[in-house]
Amino acid sequence: MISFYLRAMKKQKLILIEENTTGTEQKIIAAAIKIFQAKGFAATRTRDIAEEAGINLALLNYYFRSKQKLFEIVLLHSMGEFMKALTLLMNDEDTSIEAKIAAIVNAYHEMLKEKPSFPLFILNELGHGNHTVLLKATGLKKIYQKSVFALQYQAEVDRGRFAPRPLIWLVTNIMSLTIFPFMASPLLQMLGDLENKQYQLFLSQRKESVTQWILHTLKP
Amino acid sequence: MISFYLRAMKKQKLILIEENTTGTEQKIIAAAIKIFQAKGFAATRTRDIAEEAGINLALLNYYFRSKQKLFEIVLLHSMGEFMKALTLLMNDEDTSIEAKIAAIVNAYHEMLKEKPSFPLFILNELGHGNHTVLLKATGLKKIYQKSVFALQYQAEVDRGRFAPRPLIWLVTNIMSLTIFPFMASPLLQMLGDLENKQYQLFLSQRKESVTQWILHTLKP
DNA sequence: TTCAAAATTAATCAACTGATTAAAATTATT
DNA sequence: AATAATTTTAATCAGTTGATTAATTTTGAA
Repeated sequence: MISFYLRAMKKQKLILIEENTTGTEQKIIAAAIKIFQAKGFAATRTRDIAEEAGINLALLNYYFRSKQKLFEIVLLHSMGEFMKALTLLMNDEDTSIEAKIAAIVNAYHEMLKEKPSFPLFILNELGHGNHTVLLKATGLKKIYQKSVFALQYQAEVDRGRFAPRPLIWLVTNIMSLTIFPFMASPLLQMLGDLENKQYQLFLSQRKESVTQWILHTLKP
Repeated sequence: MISFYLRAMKKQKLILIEENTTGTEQKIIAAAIKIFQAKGFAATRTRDIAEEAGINLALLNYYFRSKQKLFEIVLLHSMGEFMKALTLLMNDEDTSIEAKIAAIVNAYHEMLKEKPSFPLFILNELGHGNHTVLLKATGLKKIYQKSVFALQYQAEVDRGRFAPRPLIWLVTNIMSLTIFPFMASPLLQMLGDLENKQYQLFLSQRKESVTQWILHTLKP
């Protein structure tokens, strides 16, 4: 099988992996996701990834040519997985926008319980390196602007049930109220004098209220 | 003048700088704040700090012994400055809790306009390295738990005007709604198709609503 | 002024790290 | 089986980076 690097060169652009990859490539990617997300780009050593994947360091460069290239694949992969669930929810034709908001809050909560360090990883790398290009590549913007969710929102605004504000107001509040408490858990745990278990419980209980609070921000 | 490093050794613990430091020390600290906050600990090179401060690299180690030590001083210093304003606001005897919330939202907003990368810097380093110890050293917990703000909150809860929930619920919402939009600006700007200027305007307009939304979350 | 302490610099070290190379092992193709 | 292609490894390189050293300049006290 032709190596990932060569395949990528042929097609002249990076491609999503998933299928068509050897076990070794996947092992490296899995290890890279784990370590990059935990430590960030700068603090990650390729040797750590190699060790985590149980392979020789040179193999990493053989498949991915450089740390940077591997990182970009990890970033794209992470973003893709992250958006898959959201895209589905936002384009459900059969649910009201209120139900969608509740579903999105819930989906974020479940995802963040599994990968609490994910948003910090994304925002950090987005702020430092200029990976913004990559974000555009994921088509995130169109997915959200052309979604059923966006159309339903505009319909409610036109009907006067929601305050006449751009969709970004709502998106900002959803993300703020759901994502931040996970990102700031070290700080908030200390302030609230809560152990991990207790903090998880707090977040769970809070989740029930969050959707209501968000809906309230929509009132005219 | 005896060097900072020696002074620190004598007192057996890190001390706040501000006064009693030479111009060189302050130049180094100022440069360190700038670069550490922009790039994070791992991605920062001591040479960058030295250049930014306009001094020889060896001077950095002469005054602060190591990159790690310098970083801890920067972290403490940053947190201290960050809390000073908040502490004052939270302990004002003459204002209602509603007014305090509005003032805090406003203070965060002004601070984050100046230093948008600050929260990402703090949360990132808090998540990675185990600087949590440092946070405790700042006395952040006590400042917030024993504040007039906390007492007023409890009084309103006792009176039944606020829902009977721990203070951390309120603090989480204040921070989420005010801080996150600054942290996630690259992402949100792209989603909302907003230039820097437009995004700043959005945040300003939004600020007016945030306090109201927070107050609503308090209702029983 | 004198001289010891403190501040500053140039040069350099040693460890780390991303990447490469050349050889060996494995797999696939004929 | 033969051999060409692919995968994997050990060894190593070259650049970076935090830190140190030894010498020089500046400062401050007597």
